[in-house]
Amino acid sequence: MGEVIRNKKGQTEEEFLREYDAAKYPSPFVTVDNLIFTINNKEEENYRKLPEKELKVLLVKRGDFPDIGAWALPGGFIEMDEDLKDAAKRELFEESGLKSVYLEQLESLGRVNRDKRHRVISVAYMALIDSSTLDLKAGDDADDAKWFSLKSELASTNKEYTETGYVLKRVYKLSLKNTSLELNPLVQYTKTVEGKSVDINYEVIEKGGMAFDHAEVIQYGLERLRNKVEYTSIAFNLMPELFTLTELQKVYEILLDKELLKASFRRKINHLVEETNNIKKGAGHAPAVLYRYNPKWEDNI
Amino acid sequence: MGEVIRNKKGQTEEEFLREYDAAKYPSPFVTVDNLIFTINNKEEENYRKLPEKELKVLLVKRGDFPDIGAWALPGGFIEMDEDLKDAAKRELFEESGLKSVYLEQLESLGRVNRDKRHRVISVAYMALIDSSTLDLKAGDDADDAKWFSLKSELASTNKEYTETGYVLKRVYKLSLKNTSLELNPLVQYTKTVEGKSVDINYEVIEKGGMAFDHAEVIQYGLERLRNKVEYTSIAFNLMPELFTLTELQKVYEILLDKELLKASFRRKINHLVEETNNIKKGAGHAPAVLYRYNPKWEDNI
DNA sequence: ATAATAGTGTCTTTCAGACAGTATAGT
DNA sequence: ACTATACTGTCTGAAAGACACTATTAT
Repeated sequence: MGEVIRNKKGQTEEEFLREYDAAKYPSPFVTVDNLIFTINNKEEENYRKLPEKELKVLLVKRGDFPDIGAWALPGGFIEMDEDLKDAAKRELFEESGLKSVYLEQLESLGRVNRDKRHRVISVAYMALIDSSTLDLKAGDDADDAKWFSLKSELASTNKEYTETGYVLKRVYKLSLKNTSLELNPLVQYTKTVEGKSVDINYEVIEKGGMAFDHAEVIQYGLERLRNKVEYTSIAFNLMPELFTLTELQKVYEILLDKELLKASFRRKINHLVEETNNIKKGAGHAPAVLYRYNPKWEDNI
Repeated sequence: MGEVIRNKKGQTEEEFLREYDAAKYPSPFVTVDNLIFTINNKEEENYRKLPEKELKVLLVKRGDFPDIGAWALPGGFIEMDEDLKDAAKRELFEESGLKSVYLEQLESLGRVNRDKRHRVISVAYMALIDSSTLDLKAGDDADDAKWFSLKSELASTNKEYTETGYVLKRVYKLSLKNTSLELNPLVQYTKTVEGKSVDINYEVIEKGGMAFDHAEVIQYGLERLRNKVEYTSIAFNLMPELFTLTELQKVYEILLDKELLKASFRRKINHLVEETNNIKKGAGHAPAVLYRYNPKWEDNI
């Protein structure tokens, strides 16, 4: 088929591309930002008690304008010759030194004035890492990158009925704590139902020491993580290679923010794990069998 | 607090922004693309039988390079002064004439060479519309925008175990049919599990008449829609104001791609709907009560 | 009368919730 | 011995699956 395809201007593809001048059009910057979660143990004074766990997020302190001094999700501009996901991986590696972790795209943020420098579209990724693979203290020493414990609580709810639907607003107060400081951004979730139209929107209404609209990403990611815990095996990405079932349960409890019954929890996750020959001893009480994640359960074909 | 904050170069924010030259940095283009779903009735010859339903997607024929002549999701470049979601709404309105529909961000695509002209990041949105609000034939007349019925079937599956995990590949064959043509792209889903790392990837391995990587968006969006049908009330966005429970069930069946039992379906969705005084008659069999969506059930505070 | 759907009743099965009870270490 | 956890057994209740049955209409 020696026939050459031409467009309406009579150009071949080669001619078209040669004449295409990308510089003519203004374009936004694109960044990737990583929401990095991990779960680690709090210190425990009572030798018998199991340590409590807490959810942590990695933040970096901005060293320049805009939002100088505020805390942001680690991230940066994408390179022109690197895939979007590779950019997220690169940034993740630069911050945490880790290469093979769970990484999932969350959402893209694109409000016009979210960055004072220029129009910036930010693609947010969520990473889950097992705290046993990294030294949390390392982040603590550095001046600019720290792990913060994360809690989100509902601060207010308001629902107003309109003629054809309603407007629901929820305000979440985030609490990000470090040894020396606490950030308390407020994020508002708005759901507008008007007849057949449903609009869902997250918006930072008080930055509380956080940069840009990153508090919104944290709240959104936290909700996504919570949802996925219930119907996927995502939580295992936060676990070490070997773990006891009680440790696993505590991780679920932190994520779901509620207590679970031991017997039914074990029944439910039974098919996701496999017993090992190892046993965890020396805790001042009965020893526990160590399990590992069983990837064979899923994707059966 | 008359104190002025300065960065390491001694600049104030004002000075910093004045000196910031966005033109110095190369940057990608950003587009939005809409995956627009609707469900409509097929013609039925037997006056007694209920019409079958089918899932449809709106595609436009590309009139210029690259991929001239191929079918693409409707979309376009974002304006520099419009929010990302507003861009999606604008494009949606330009194509369908509809303003208030369900619109949800799906994912952002950012492979380096996905567009021959320039580096392009595309933010995909999924829109759900009720086919009774639009004239499907209108799209049929126009040369460049048409509704295609959509089916996706698993064409092959392959799972290979490695030392520390496995690689799972599934190939989906999409079937997009119009009165006069059929597109059959192949999309490959790859899940790579290596120890603690899980990587999920969608990739178009045969474009089959579709432009860019848009077949990937269709497969991804379809899976998202299917998932959400099971645990949200998203399906009502595809329904008209009034509907019978059997019609609703057929929509669920199309989306979930399996038959449901009438009695248990009705029990399950009972709290999502409210009965009206209207009745659907004239169908050659017993009349049916018309229901409407009951938004009050959810978000109870 | 008939074909096709509308709508309900109920038995079975499955699974989560609840809670008690036994076992086992380290100090 | 005591405390805190490990782990299992079993009752209960809620909800999904399965299926049968009656009612209703336009032709």
